[in-house]
Amino acid sequence: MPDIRDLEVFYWVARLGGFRRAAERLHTTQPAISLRIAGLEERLGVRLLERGARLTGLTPKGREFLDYAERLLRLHAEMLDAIATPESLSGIVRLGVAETIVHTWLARFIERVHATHPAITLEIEVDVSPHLSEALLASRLDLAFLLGPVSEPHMLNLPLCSYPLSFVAGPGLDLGPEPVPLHRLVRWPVITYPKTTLPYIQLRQMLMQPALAPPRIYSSSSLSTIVRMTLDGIGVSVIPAAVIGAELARGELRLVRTEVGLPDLAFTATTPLTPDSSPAQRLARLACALAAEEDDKQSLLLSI
Amino acid sequence: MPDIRDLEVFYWVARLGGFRRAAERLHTTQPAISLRIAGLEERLGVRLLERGARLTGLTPKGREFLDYAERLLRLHAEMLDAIATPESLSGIVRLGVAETIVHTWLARFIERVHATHPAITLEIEVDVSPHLSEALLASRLDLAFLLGPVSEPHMLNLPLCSYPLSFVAGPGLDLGPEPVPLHRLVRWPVITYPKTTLPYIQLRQMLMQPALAPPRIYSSSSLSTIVRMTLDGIGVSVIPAAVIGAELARGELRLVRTEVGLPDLAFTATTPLTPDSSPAQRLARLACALAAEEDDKQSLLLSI
DNA sequence: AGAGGTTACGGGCAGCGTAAGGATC
DNA sequence: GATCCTTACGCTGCCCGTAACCTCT
Repeated sequence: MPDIRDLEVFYWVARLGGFRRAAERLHTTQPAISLRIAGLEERLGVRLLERGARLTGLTPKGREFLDYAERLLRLHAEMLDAIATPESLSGIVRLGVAETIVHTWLARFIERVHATHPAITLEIEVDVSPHLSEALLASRLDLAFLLGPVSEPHMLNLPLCSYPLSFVAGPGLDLGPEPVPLHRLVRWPVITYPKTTLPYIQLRQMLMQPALAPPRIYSSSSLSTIVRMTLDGIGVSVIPAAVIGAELARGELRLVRTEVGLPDLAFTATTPLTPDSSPAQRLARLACALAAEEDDKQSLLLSI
Repeated sequence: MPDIRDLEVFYWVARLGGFRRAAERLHTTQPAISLRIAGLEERLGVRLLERGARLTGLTPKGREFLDYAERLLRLHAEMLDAIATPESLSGIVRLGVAETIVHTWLARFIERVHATHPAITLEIEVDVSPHLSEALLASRLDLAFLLGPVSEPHMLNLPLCSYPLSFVAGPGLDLGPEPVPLHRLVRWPVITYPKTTLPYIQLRQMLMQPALAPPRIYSSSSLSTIVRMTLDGIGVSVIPAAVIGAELARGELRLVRTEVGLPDLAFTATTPLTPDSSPAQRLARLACALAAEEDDKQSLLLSI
């Protein structure tokens, strides 16, 4: 009598094409997967996986079974979502977070998760969005808050929040009268996110104009470091104002009006669209709600 | 993480309205059911069953859950049916059989079941059709071969086989020239199935005519006994010729042509239409196939 | 040699059956 | 008191993780 767990295991083995990867995805060991598949095949009296020293594919019955497994898992997940109480949702969610979010509302998110889903364990990994995207695709993450949608067939992208990028200067920096024109701006190094990220690329595109002096763009994967460098007067940084609320309030940093604008940083909560009941979907929705609240809070503060 | 077994247990508790009955249906004990339901409710964090010392009904969530459970079980059963090899089908099937079938092809059916589904255990109960029907409705049987369809919402009735009823006489009985008219026939006791059965009722209706002498109808729930009584010249019996092949061949009994006819005995394989994967459905289909074969065999013999 | 899957073994835990304990009619 | 469900307890058996082994590239 194959149970839900068998279906889950089989699904991930089939989808990821290997016992090892499936084991990783399901937070277990490879022998456990091996035994489960063996047991499943024995109980059904049917070979589901084509193998020859390596796993090569599914048998015809295996493909048919995969279809059923997917439908069953989907229905099962739907059921849990409809019936189960939030507190009873359990599991480990591997969450990847872009650093910007860490400096805005991640703490409140974690708190909220613990409050409403005490049985869920978060494994948080902070990294730059391209790495997060990669990790999502490789199934090493269940959920990520990162820049822009990950445009892949079975990825669910929920819009999360959007922060305008600002030019920020420390107290010792004299940029002259505002708005600061581009040619004056590039006299200073510009400090921002790492080379592989969207802001860096967009910024570089904007500054790489023949008429201008070649820009010096410094980057760090650590937002805190960018802030530190800005405070030390090393240059002008390009980051969302949202992450330096405290420094702005204390007057240690200031926003610099310029003649140019950069697109906003749009974050999404992105999670693989799986047929099994990953709590990730729930958390994604929760994050959306929370981000919306935060947004309201900001608007309120600004409107006062 | 509720598994298939939980759904099965919950389904039967809900449907039969009690832990005790569900335990019986699922071949287990009542505490096992109790614990399983408790665990399920705890994991979901939701009360599913309304109880107050006695089980009174389902909560709203329970009703919703029942709907999901039914859909999941149905899909699961469909999957097993599509994927699993016949040999891997296992379980205990409580089979009720009308005696007529015992005397025709039951032995071959049992043999066939053991050959194609060695993991299935049969629990066979021979009784008259009305009792079998009752037992089916009370979920004390998983499958029955009996007279006529059981017309109930979730009963699956598959036509099985049909035997003409014959008047049968022993060697010592002189009925005069054939075809024997009714008024001559009723001089002898007529021996047939018990009072609650269809043949008895139909026979009685036919013989209870004002113009005729009041009929003497003897009955026995044991076909063998009816045959014995017929051999002993106690009277004319009304049974299917199919069950006395041997006696006819040896000339110990003979069919009596009469001026009247009785409807055929039509048997069905009847099984409750459950969403879970009872092997009963499979066996019902198997029985159908076998009965058809037997029918062919008979036709062949007669045509020679 | 390294990656991927299978087999072997020991420990933990879930689920079952037996048996005793309420609660309600 | 009868019926039905719950709780307690000891046991079995399954499943997992560690580790060693096999087999191809």
